[in-house]
Amino acid sequence: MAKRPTVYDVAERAGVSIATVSFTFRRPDRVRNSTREAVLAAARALGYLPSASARGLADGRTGALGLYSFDYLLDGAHHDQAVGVPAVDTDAGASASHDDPNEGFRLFPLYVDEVQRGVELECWRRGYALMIGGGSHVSREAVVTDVAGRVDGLAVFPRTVPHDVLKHISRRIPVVEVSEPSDEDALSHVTVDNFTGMRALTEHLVQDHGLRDLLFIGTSVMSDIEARFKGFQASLHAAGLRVARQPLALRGDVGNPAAMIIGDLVGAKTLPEGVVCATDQDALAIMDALADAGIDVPRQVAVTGFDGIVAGCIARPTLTTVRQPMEQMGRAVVDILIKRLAHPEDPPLSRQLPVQILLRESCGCRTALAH
Amino acid sequence: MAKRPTVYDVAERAGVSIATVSFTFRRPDRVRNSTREAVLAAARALGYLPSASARGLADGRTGALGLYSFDYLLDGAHHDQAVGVPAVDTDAGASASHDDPNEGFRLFPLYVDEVQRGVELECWRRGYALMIGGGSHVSREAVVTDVAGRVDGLAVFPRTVPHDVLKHISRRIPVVEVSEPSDEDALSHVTVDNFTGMRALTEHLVQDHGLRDLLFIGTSVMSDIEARFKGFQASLHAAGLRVARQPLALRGDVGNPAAMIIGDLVGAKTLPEGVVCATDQDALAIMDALADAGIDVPRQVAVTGFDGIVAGCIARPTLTTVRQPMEQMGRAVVDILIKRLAHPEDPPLSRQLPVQILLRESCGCRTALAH
DNA sequence: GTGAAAGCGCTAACAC
DNA sequence: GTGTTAGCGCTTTCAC
Repeated sequence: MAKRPTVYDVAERAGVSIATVSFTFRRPDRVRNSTREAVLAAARALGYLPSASARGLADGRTGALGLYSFDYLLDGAHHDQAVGVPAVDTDAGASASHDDPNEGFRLFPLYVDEVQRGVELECWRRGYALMIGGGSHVSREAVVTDVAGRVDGLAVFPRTVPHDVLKHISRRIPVVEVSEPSDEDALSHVTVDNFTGMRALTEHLVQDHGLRDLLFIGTSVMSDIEARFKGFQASLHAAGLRVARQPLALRGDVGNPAAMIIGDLVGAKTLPEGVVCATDQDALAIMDALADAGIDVPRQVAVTGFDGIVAGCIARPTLTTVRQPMEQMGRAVVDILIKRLAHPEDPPLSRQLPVQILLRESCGCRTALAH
Repeated sequence: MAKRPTVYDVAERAGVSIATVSFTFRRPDRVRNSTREAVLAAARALGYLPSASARGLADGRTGALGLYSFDYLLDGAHHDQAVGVPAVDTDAGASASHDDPNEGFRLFPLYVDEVQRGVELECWRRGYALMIGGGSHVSREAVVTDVAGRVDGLAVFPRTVPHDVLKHISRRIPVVEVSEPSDEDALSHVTVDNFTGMRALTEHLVQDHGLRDLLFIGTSVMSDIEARFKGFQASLHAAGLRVARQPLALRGDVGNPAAMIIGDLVGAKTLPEGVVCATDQDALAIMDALADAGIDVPRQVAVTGFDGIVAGCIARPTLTTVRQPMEQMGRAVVDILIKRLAHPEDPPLSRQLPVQILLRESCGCRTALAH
């Protein structure tokens, strides 16, 4: 690759000044037709490609937004090998001719995937490019800082970036976090009404199914999960029922945390009437563990999730859950970022989107149909 | 957002020169410990965020790779509402509390999604950020050029970018196309052995199932699809059988192209013994149409696909197909890009990955199991 | 180990 | 309509 041609080369070849070259690309109407043609021809002949770095440096904006994602699979969280999907044959048939590494294979889009998709679509619609940074644990901070340096605004998932780093970044560019506003973090947020969603779901179990002995199971200590627990709690308190809660260990800590929990409950003969999980992935893992233990869902135990990922409607029984409008959330993230870009001095913006209760088989609402 | 602090501000505050600030971040070992501490402290205090634009301009590389993707849903191609998945309830249960726009909702990852995932993972692993450009038809060219200007190397899906634009871009940065090398396009390519894969699959239908009357159905005119057709053809020729082919109209042209084809075949009583489709998405659409027409797959007609997307193993009957190692392909794309970055003067690199024949229910290999 | 200075390629006043 | 010019923030020799 020879030296990349620059505006200077193009200008020289077209017999104009560099300003005219610049105008040709950025304000074509300010340039006489014939001049423009000449410039474009020269650019074509030379193989000129405008440098985004130079432009970004010159005009102070990059025209890109950033998303700091991360890989659940590499990241200690659960993944969909753990989901309660009926024996899906990813494996080869009789005459499989080659190995299928299947490494990191993600059968269904997870929460992050669907949000990311919304971010992508909205970025493109609004004329922004999207820079996606990610990777595993190692030097998270360096990576996210790097991404932040390349973009006009940054979206992050909760608990993926140390809070002080986020604070640091948000001093220079707008940052929006896809989570319930935690404390006074002065960040913009996009989230759903976790509390109300979970309260409504729990009420359904209590009022419509007459369940009285419910257990909340959840992995992490994010504000969203906390809000869901509070919703669960509120509902049970209102009904005068006992609130039980059990943490779910992170993958990697032990062999199969869901199985251990279920094993313990069965062993102690303290299996609740219903297990209310903080996320769909937790719920699917629990359903798997229950199936392994020979316990029927929903007849012996009802199970519910939260998120509304695809795997939940593929699982058998299908998973009753609270659906977050993930793609819309991704779009809202971009919308906020762009709004804040236009008014940098305004206070952070937050948006809460509605959820939708999906009553399916795992709570006993629909009978499982053979199909 | 106040003026972003620069190396100058940090240098001043730390009482050093801008060179030292730069070294502190890029070659920490060249800086005395105490100096480094002072610089970092100043940076922290100021909220300093290095500008990737400036760095990119100064050292001639961006540290990012680009992927030009595009949205099938918006783009005239088929999507998964057309897939033969057994009544999956995305819809709300009894007490749905809100609307679910579900706009653009993608139930399963498609071919592009899985390749993209591989690209993402490998980029991160290798320390590159990933710039994803995309969007619909409008000004495809401008968008891809824009993305190209921001990155050190670019990956594109076939037929998404006009060939001359690609050629133009590839004069300046390495470009790899995720497809069979078309002609002498002097681009790098990552692909699979479409010909052999399809020939093997067709042979299976002919030899193991004794089918003699096979119809090839496929949408577009990409080199990959052509290679698949040739494989189909070769296999039938070898067996002395007649080769039949039928194009599948693009979504949007007519109501439901698959249904029309099937309708015609049924009407003319010329339904073949097997339909060999160019892609899984085509195959799933055909299976849907067959189901609607009351035709049993595989008993009355065998159907096969190509790609190995997830939807194919969720569909009933499950889809016999040729699986491309999509994630690996994405990784290979990045690998090639990085190799070419290291040796810009080398000729384009191409890599062909193996496929895997997946014999499932739709060709009659496994009996459909109720589950 | 640290500093001075020369660009990197482009944009946007401002002059003509 | 077009040209001149002064930066944008950083990297990187090359001196010291």
